[in-house]
Amino acid sequence: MAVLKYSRQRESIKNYLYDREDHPTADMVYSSIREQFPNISLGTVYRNLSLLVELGEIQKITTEGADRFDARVAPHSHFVCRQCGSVLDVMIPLDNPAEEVNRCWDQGEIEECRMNFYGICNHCKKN
Amino acid sequence: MAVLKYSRQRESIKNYLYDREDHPTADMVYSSIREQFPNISLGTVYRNLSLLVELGEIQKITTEGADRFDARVAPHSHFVCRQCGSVLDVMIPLDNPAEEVNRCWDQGEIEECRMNFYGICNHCKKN
DNA sequence: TTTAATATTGATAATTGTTATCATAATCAG
DNA sequence: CTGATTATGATAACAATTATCAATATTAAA
Repeated sequence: MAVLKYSRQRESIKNYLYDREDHPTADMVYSSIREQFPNISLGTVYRNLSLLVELGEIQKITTEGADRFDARVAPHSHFVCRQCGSVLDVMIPLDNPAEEVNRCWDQGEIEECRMNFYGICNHCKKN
Repeated sequence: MAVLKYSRQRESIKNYLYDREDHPTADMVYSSIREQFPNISLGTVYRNLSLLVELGEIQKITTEGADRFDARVAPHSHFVCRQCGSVLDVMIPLDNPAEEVNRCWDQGEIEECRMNFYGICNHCKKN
């Protein structure tokens, strides 16, 4: 896979993610893309998602259950609902403790800090 | 499963975790406990680990790959090596932004913040 | 100490999420 | 166009985890 070639499927997956505020799983992407490409394979979706992650065009969010994908690459945090598992963006600017911790931490080199907030989302709190 | 009954296997799993500084996966727990209980089943390990998590006696750490288990329940952060996947405790006290974010955040109620630091551990940096 | 109720186990099957394989189709430089 | 190579769809394989269930262990009460 030396040279990257265009593919309509990959383009569609990318566009789908860019239009989304939520953080769909591979399976959710698959279901939606299938409306446009009825024959697309789930493997193709997984393949392109990890390719896009490698290219830095999207990011993968690992939580309980299936991985989720986020086209917003700029650093931000996530809120995970403990009830329904939905993941929401936390766009509030928070200072990144990575550099600070790097000063007192001697067991490795920290490159990035990821914060996850856990709780109950408004929708679940109602029920 | 209304009333909890004692089990030697569960006790052993718990003790094993309490003695550990690292954060073994279910499979690593299984391999070790098998020295004491050669007939223990992997299902029993999984069952007891999730039970202990429910009881709040241990915590589950979800990262890439298999989940890991940590007997240290007091709040602290983790460092994840992007090369070898090992997980280390970051015991440096950091202020928890959960309450602060709760004030400006209106899409749910935040109960907890978990910070993960990603980078390369000393062992991998050498190679 | 026995008994009866029920929680736990070990063995194993089933599920879920993801990756690998491979023949065919699409892309694209020359 | 054509040839070289990448991407696809179909499907098998895989890894992590959960579910099922008959047999066993635990425990409260007789």
